[in-house]
Amino acid sequence: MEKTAEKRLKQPKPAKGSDDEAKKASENREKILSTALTLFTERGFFGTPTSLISKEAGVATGTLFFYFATKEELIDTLYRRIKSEAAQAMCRNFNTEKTALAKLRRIGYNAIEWGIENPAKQKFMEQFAHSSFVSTTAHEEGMSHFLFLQDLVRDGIREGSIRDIDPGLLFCMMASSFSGLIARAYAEKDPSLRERLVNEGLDFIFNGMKA
Amino acid sequence: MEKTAEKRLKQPKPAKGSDDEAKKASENREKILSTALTLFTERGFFGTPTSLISKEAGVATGTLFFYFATKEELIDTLYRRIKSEAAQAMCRNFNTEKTALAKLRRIGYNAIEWGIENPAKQKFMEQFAHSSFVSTTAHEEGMSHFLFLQDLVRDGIREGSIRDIDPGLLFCMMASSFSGLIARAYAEKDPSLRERLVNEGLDFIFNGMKA
Amino acid sequence: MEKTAEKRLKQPKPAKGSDDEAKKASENREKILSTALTLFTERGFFGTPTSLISKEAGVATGTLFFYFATKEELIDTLYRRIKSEAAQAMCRNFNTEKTALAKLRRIGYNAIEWGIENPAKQKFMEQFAHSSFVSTTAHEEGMSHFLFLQDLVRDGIREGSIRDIDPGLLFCMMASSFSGLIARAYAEKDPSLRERLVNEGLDFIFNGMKA
Amino acid sequence: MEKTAEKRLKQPKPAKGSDDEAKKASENREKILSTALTLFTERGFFGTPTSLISKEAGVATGTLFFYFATKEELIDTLYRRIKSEAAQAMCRNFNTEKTALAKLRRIGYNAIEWGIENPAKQKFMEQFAHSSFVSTTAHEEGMSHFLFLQDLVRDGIREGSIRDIDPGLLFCMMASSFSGLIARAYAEKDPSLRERLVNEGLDFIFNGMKA
DNA sequence: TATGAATGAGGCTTCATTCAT
DNA sequence: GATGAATGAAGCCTCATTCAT
Repeated sequence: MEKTAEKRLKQPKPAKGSDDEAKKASENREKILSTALTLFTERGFFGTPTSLISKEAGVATGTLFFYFATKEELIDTLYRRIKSEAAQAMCRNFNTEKTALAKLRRIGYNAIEWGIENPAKQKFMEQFAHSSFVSTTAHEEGMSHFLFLQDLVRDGIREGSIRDIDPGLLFCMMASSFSGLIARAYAEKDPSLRERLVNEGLDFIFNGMKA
Repeated sequence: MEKTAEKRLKQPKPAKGSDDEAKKASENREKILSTALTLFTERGFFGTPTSLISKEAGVATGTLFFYFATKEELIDTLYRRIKSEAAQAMCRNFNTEKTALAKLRRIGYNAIEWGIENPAKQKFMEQFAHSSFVSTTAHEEGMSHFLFLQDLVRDGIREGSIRDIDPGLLFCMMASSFSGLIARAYAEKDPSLRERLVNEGLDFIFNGMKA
Repeated sequence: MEKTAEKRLKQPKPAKGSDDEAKKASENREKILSTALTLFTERGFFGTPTSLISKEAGVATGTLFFYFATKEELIDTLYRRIKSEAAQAMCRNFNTEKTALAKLRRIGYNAIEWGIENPAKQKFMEQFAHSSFVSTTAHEEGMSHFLFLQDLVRDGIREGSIRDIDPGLLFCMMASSFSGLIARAYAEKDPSLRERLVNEGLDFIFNGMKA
Repeated sequence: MEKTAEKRLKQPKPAKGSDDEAKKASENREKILSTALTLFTERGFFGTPTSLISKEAGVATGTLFFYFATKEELIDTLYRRIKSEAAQAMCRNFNTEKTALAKLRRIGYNAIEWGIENPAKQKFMEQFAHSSFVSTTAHEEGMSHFLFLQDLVRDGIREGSIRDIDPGLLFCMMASSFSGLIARAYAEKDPSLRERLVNEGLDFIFNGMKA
């Protein structure tokens, strides 16, 4: 009985009874998470007092700690979630493409699109990519979603569609180029110009990659 | 007053007394700056108490505040210095090159070399590139050293040596690619392999840029 | 309201519904009290959050406050109960003895036996004997069970069986000696050695008391 | 140089320069210690916020933590000091006595006198004798001052001046009797009556101990 | 110039208690 | 009766900064 009571504590409630209950139960939790996302990206981890998060989220200070035992646990949860969401968005039907190069380009396109549409999450990911506030396990979990990309690069090299250079380097530069591209494209508010920038950027990157 | 303190930096003190005094006086200031560089990159701005900086630098807490009115002024000074040093290193005889593309490649090579040889400074620059701890004026001053690069890109396009795409985009992606390249190359400790990585990376970038 | 809750304790609920209900209703109350006893002795009053008590007792946080309006009321109830139980145990057929000295010795023996057999309660009594967490009225109520001892000491002096010294002093020293004796005897796990210790201790005390 | 600076930090200052400096430097430290002593005995450890200690001591909150890294370190320091002071007071020329019994009685007398004259310290010692707020090492250090008493008891038994019972028990009961005696004697404000109580109490205890 | 004791606002977290279900 | 999410005051501790020496 104790165990049961304990487990219930921190789970998003398994929808016992009506959906309304479950939804309402985690409403505060979600408010806290989304507020934290905004504030962390705007002001950094140490620059954002938990008191500010709870105030902006419209809950009491204690409520934040009811859902997240520590500030670290809050940012960790956020990190895992966003990494996972990004990975999922990135993979949207990339497997319909034939070559590894085409697959990568599709993935890149997806990533950029998602980054532009979710600027706060994008900034969050960049900001905390190597941060020590995020636990090692969360970093590893986040990383795991992206490991297949390295394989894809290797496949491309084997296929001959991708230039034969150090796959780690390629991956590293591709990733950082995407960051730069997203930053620049996001600054451009006109949709068609932005679309053009994205394509130019992808050309730039994949020109460099072609065998 | 801030300005005064700062100016002292590069003027080895007019005369007044002996040179020894001046040298000795600046010694503590330099110890503080170099300690702060290490600690800020390792632990971030808020993660580094001024008391830790002064302890590690081997001076009293009051001494730090004698040289730098606030913690912000300390990081600002560091930022200006490092940006300026990086810019200078980057430009090492780039003008001997003929085309804009070649100049850029030379600059890129210099930048990467400096980044690998000064990892703390490199990390510091990346970490605080968009940070709000650094004053706007310091950011602008830092930026100013690099504006000529945009012009160089434009020149290259005009010349026909560089692909005709949005110069801002090109600049952005080039810069971020360099970051990725430095990160990867720094991880490689063998000098000749590292050299090869750097060249492969530059090829990657400049293949994408070529007209 | 406090009083009402308290009275419920010893009155197994008049009628109203079945006995089962009453029994079940009190079950949680008892679980809370016994859990609190253990935790308070192990960790002190402030060291024991009510949330821990309710968790270990296997009830919800709200349930504790249904039975005890405040944390103070909980410890107060515990205190009254234990004091009363101790007093009762102490008095087990002491009146069969003839002299005041013999009565006191019997009482002492009972007290020590009870203390050894109920270590948590014994510790609780010592810990909160002068504590401000327990209300003054509870302290007075607790004290009242033991006042007759002072009279017994006085009787003994009058009878000539007890040495003529300040009764308050005698009482005080007797009580504290018992504490010391219980502590030492409890540490001895072998029953017969323990019995010997108890008797040696009683001899020590009553040698000093004899006229 | 760093090391030097570090060591200086928490030491009571080795009287470098004039005595005035040293005295003044630790004035706040002493105020904090004596205030904490009073408050801890009156309200317990958890019942005494550090903010109250600093307020009553007339210093800022930060000052307390400048001298004592944690609340635990504060109580630990207090504990060590008081235990050591008590031990010293207790031993005042006890060696002029001949038999172990006489030595113990002299020690007892000293202890009681000190306890009456330093009621706060006496209460503190009793209250935190087995407390978990005080570190194990401090407990051990405190205990070490009193170990010779057990030997003295054993000597007395060997000599034949002390009754042959479990030395641990004797020690335990003696110690707790002293507590009771001090408590009772302290309540008596008239000096000559108090003196009489003390002697009666000692008679009580040492009557019980005599062979 | 250099020191380091002193300050106090502010940060993270705990916990007794309430209340709608 | 029972639940557990929600509250917010209060606790411990940190740290940028000041100032007398």
